[in-house]
Formats: sequence, structure tokens, C-alpha cells
Amino acid sequence: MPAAAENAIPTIRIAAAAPVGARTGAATRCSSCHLRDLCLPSGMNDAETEWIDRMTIGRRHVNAGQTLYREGERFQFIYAVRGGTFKSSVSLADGREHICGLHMSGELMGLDGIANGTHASTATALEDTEICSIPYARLNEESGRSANMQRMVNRLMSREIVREHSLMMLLGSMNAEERLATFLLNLSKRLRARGYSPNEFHLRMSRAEIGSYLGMKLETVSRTFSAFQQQGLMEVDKRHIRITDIDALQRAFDAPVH
Amino acid sequence: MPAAAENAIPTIRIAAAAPVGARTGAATRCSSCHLRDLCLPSGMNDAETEWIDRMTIGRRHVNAGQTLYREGERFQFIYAVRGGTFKSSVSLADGREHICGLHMSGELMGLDGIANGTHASTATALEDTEICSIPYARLNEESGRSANMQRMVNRLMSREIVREHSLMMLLGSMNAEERLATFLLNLSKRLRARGYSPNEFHLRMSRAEIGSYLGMKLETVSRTFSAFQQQGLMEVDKRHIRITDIDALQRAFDAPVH
DNA sequence: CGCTATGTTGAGGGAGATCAAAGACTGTGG
DNA sequence: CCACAGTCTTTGATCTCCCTCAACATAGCG
Repeated sequence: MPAAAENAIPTIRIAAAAPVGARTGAATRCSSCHLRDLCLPSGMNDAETEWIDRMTIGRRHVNAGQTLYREGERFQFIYAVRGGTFKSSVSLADGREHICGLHMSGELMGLDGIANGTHASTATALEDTEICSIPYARLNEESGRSANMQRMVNRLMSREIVREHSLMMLLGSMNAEERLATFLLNLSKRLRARGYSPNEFHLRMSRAEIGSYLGMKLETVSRTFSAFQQQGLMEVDKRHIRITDIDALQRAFDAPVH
Repeated sequence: MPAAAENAIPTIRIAAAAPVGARTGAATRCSSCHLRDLCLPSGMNDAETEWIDRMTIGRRHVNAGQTLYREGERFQFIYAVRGGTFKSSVSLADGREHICGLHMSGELMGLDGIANGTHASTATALEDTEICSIPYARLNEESGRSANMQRMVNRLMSREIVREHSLMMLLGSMNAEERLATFLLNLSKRLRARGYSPNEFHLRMSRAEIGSYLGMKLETVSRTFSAFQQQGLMEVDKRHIRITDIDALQRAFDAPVH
């Protein structure tokens, strides 16, 4: 299983078969993708999945540090993460930046661009990644043909809204330990859903990025990690995390949105 | 203009013609609504607006303090605010609550329910209000008939995502003065769009509610209002706000998402 | 006329920010 | 192979913004 293998490799570099940003040629088929049940086709029947197949124009590599799209750019595609991890961020006029999303394989990006036809955030690869581009105009055409497919698109957008609600809750009313624990538990859950170990993983973000995501400073992130380690909840070695007592972490901090 | 009259009345009570929560009878027609250009029908042609007319099952009063829907309840309707103001909130298992939205006339509520078929937040009327209920199942049927209509639904959902991005930016990287100023400027802009004065208005939320929305305590909200007043930016008398120098407020604090 | 809800203001404390320094690791170039 | 710069992380010391606790004022309401 390539996914598990990738997880086992501690480096963040994976072989880049094509030049930066280039398409890899043939269109990727959703119907044969191992992320089928997590991604856009989830809940769709075979015929609908084939419709998606016809419009997914291609797979593309995006290398670590590169952007997939930037705030203000014209919106044309919705993107599905096929491998690797992305962050998305918004920025203020004075340069302050805030990370507002962390996207893993099977998750969609770029939905915020539909509102005005321009992207409202910037998507940056946190490691070497692979993404599928879905032309929004064609998605609309196809979903006009299938009520089910259209419901799925709505559902995925709604899911994004719900996700942001949770983040607002986190930013608005949790302390540093609660924020970091919630973040780690959420990560753990999503990794498990992808067949990775929920207890041991590599963070793809720096302390500063985690801080930006959680509304705290990098030093506070670092100190909170140290505190968790001293409490015997996890072992932390830079970006390598091993959660030793996930139940305790849950009990102490997991306050799921009611 | 009834809207302007309502704005001029300092009390939050408006006459309730029907019993609490009751439908007022005949279906409301979008085609003749004065909020037509702000609300769901914006950007739709006459035929499409008539389709919406056919499914908007009715107008309903919701009195101050009452909830329109609650977290966890089955999702069936999307709601459009026809008059008055709503807050929406999410809560943690331990009872902490966070206000994650403030909805004015012409704005939609309940989109977060599409994801799982249950509402992810609670909507509470901040004053006596009137809302239109749009059955989601029928909305889907109708929007299957019109690509344009479906695009509009997507756009409205995307707008909600963008709105939440801004809130996350606010919660994640602004100080108390910036938060309150951003909040007031946003309110001012939305009131202007509805034909109200952008400089003088009544807040519909208590200090505690504003605090919950902006991720700060009620005392801090109160102190920040006092600070703005001492800086000559506005006059504050409980919930009545008169912004005397909106440009200064903009210059000092408005840091629009890049 | 109390009673409750709401808002303002003060005093003090604390969680996290800021400033600073040092160690670990990576990649680069000699 | 090693010296070096640059990045990331950790930890300490100090500071500050906002929270907490408290008292008081005001308005609406039974």
C-alpha cells in the first residue's frame, strides 16, 4: 500500500516524476482511485463517478513550498488532494497571515473561490504533493444532470462550513492546551481514516505554522508540546509525535462540538 | 419604508401579529420582496425567482430569545431572514458557547445542516424577527432544473465559507481593539447595504454576546467601547452607537483580508 | 419599590506574548 | 570531510494584554 509506505518514510521528500507544476499526462480516473470513498465520488453511483472521470482533467505535482493558487487569483478549478498535505491561508493588508485550513488526501480545496470567482485563500503544499483539478464550470454542467451528484457537492461545501465552525470555537474559547490537543486528536482521527497510524505520525507543519493555525505563537506551541510530554500524554521529537495515552488526551481535552 | 421605521425605533420589540412560532398563512413571494436583490433570488431571472416562489412555504415570526433551530435537530429547511437579526452559536460538551454568526435581513441561515442532515449550530432571534423557510429537498429539485439557480446556491454557500475565513483571521490574529473595530465596520457596511444609517445604529447583542462572537470577555468589550469613545471615534450609550469618525476607524483598524 | 439583567469601571493576577540565547539539523561550498 | 549559514526547535526571563473578581450604576419589570 503506497500510502502506508509514504507514512513510514520520515523524510518529507517523495520522488517527483514530473517537472514542477506540470501535468502528468493522462487524466486520472476517480473510479479506480483508492481515495474514492473519501473524496468527491463518495456516495455517488458508478455512472456518476464516470461523469466525474470525464471532467477531472489531470493530476499535477505540486512540490513542497509551492502554491497551488493564491488569494485574488481567478477561480477556475476545485482541487482534490491526491497525496500529501496542503495548508490554506488568508492574509491581512499589513502582512499578517493566518492559516485557516489543513488538507489531507481526499479532501477538497478551493471552494471559497466560488463566491466571487476569485480565490479567497492561498493553498501551499506542505510537502511534495499530487492534486486533481476539477474544472468548476464542468462540475456544474455535470451536476445539473444528477440530483444526487449536486447534493454531494452541497454536502461537501456544507462540511467545510461545519469544519470552520469548529475552528472558530477553538479559536474563540479554548486555551493553549485545549487547542493543541484538539488539533492533534483531529489529525489522529483523519490519519486513521486514511489507514495511517493514529498514534504515531509526522507533523507536516512547523511550530510557527501550527501556531498560526491555532491562534498562538510558536513558542507557546513548543511549550505546550513539552507540557504534554511531561504529563506523559505523548512523546515529542521535533515533528515526530507518538501519542502514548490517547484516551487521557481525549478525556482531558476533547470537547466535541456538542 | 417599514425597514427604516424599524431602525428608528429604539425598543427591540415590534408588534407580533401572530402567536409565537406560528406561520402567517399565505406563502411569501420572493418576486415581490424588497429584499429580492440581497437574498436568495439575487442574480436569478424572473422564471427562476418564480420557482423559488413556489417552494418558499411560508413566513414565520420568531420572537426575541426564541430559537429557530438547535444544534443536533434534523435539518429540513434553509432559512432566509426577512426582518430582524439572528445569532447562531455552537457549544461544547462542557457548556461553553461560541457565537459564530450574526444574520441580518436577506441572509441565509442553516447551510451547515446540509453536511450531516442535522443542524450544526443553534439559531436564536436577537429581537422579534420574521423568517422565510425554504425546504431544502425542494430547493434541490428546483435547482436541478436551472444551472444558474444551482450556481447561485453554490455561491451563497461559498460566501459563507469566505465569511468564516474572515472571522478566523479576526479570532486568530487580532487584538481586542482590532476585533471590535472590524466588527463595527462590518456591521456598518451591512446596515448601509440595507438602507440603514451606517453611522448610527442599535446593537442587537449584549456585551457578553459580542464578546462571545469576538473571542473576548464582556468586560473587555465594554472597556474597548470606552476606549473608542475616549479616542473620539464614536459615541457609545449602552447599545446605541454613533460612529463620529468612520474614516479614522477604517484607517486605524480596517485590515481587509488581502 | 425591590428584583433582575445589563453595563461600566477598578484592582490584581495570570496565560500567553515578547525578547533572547543556545542547540540540532540541513544543505552548501570549499 | 569540515566549516558555515540558515532554519527550526527548545527553554528561560520578562512583560503585557486581557481575564477574573468585585463593586456600583442604571433601566426595565413584576
